[in-house]
Parts: sequence; structure tokens; C-alpha cells
Amino acid sequence: MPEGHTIHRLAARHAELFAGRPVHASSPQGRFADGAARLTGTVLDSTEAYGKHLLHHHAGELTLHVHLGLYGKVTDGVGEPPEPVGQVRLRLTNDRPRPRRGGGPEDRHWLDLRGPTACEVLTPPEVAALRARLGPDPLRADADPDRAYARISRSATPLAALLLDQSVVAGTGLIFVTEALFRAGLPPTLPGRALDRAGWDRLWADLVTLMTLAVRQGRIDTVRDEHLPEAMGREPRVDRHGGEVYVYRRPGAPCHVCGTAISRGELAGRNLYWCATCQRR
DNA sequence: AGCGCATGACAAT
DNA sequence: TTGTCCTGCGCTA
Repeated sequence: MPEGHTIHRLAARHAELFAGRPVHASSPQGRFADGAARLTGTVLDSTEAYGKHLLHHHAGELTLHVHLGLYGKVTDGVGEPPEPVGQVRLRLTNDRPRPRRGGGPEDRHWLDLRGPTACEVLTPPEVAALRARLGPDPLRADADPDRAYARISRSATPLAALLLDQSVVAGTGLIFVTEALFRAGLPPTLPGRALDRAGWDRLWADLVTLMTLAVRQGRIDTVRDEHLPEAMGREPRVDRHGGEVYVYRRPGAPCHVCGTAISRGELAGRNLYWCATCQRR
């Protein structure tokens, strides 16, 4: 679930549900009791996504920092929160629900967080340190792709590894990286320094396009119109996580463009997928 | 019931 | 490079 687009959606959603009012925080599982106590009663000023990091900025200079890791999840709902199902690390509710115009039922919300890699309260310098260790995020207006290219252009490391390194580019995960490299016709093993400036500009622009679309759709779709199931008369991808893709998790299946069986390899213990015909240099 | 795996990131070796 | 952490699900049995 969680690549950058998911976090950006959550940030917007949480501002919509909770900003401008005091929140009540609790930790049913007990592991975040201290942080929950510090947040309770403070007003959520704003939310922010930076790469895969979700920040809730509270009045009084405290920031809730959440990183979902590989399988963290956030759910929310209206009204009375349910009995916590499974391991809920953090639960937020509206401390002071916003009354509905016209005297309808109160606008009350809850949010549950489970399975995060990080759930902690940060001070302003700690937030600054977090930002400082992240590369440009294609989903942010303040992103500076030059900074990423400065790293890439002088590295012998494979492009896929560089793009997954959050200090080079923030918010990109395995699906975006795998698919963007396919769309660019670049092998994942290409050394960073072999990518010229124009190639980087195209790759960055494509990441912006794919990730922006994913924020809008709530899922990752990377297949161009002419290669969609309807256009090609092929079966749509059936995957719990949805989204039409070219190579991600399609080992051995025919490439939508050239029919070559998709390759699979390993990179730092994670699966890599590519088309040996479409992606060569 | 148990195993392995997953869109992630660390520290230790 | 390997191990560790966090949780849930789908596949085997």
C-alpha cells in the first residue's frame, strides 16, 4: 500500500477530518501511550506528506511523525469508533466535534493506525533533521530534481537502487521505480552515472506524472492507453492492490509491448522486474 | 495451524 | 549481505 501517493492522500484526508480542532489521542495497544498523552487536547494545525513520511503539525510545536513501513495501515470513519480490531497503535478522535449546520448529527471522526514502522512525537529540530535527510519528493511543489541528479550522475550504483534510496528521491517505492524504468526503456541495473541529464529530466517528469495520477486515483496505474486491457483485448490484471502495470510482479508473463517474458531479479533482498527487450541500453 | 510473503528501512556484520 | 521489526493475508496442510 504505502508509497508516496498513499501518504499524500492520507495527509489531505487527515487535515480534512481533524485540522483546526483539538484531537484526542489514545494507544489501545499501549505502545504509544506517552505520545498519545502529549498530543491529546492540542489543536492539529496542519498536515504534511514528505516522501513516505506523514506529519501532523500540532499547535505548541509538537509534530506527530508516522511512517507506515511495508504494511502499516490507516483507517478512518465517521461517528463512534469501533472496538479496536487487531493491534491499534494510535487512535485519534475529535475532541470537540464540529456541529453540523442545520443541527444534524455531529461531525465526529475517528482514525486508527496499525503496524507502522514509526509513530512518534517530534520537536521542530527533529522535524528539520527528518527533512534534511530526504531527497526531493516528486509530489511536492518545493521539489528540486537537480539535487537528485547531482547524486545520480556521480554514482556507479544501479538506477533502481538510487531511486529507491529516500535520500536521493523521496516517496518512490518499488512499484513506481520498477514501472518508471520500464516506461523510460532503462534497465534497472544501469549505473546512475550512465544516465544523461535529458534522460533524468524525462524520468523525473514521468515520476511526477505517475505519482500525481496515483494520488488522484488512489492506486498505481502505469500503463499507457494503447496497452490497456481493452485496447489489447487482454485480461485485466487481477491483484489485490489493483492498478494496471507493465512489469511489476509479472515474472514470466508476456510484456504488453513486445511479448518477451518479464524477467525477475533481486536487489538488496527485494524483487526487481523488467523486460530484457524493452529495457536495454 | 503454520508458513511465506508484502508497495520499507534500519542496524549489525 | 544478513537479521530484525511491525501486521495481515493467502496459500498449503
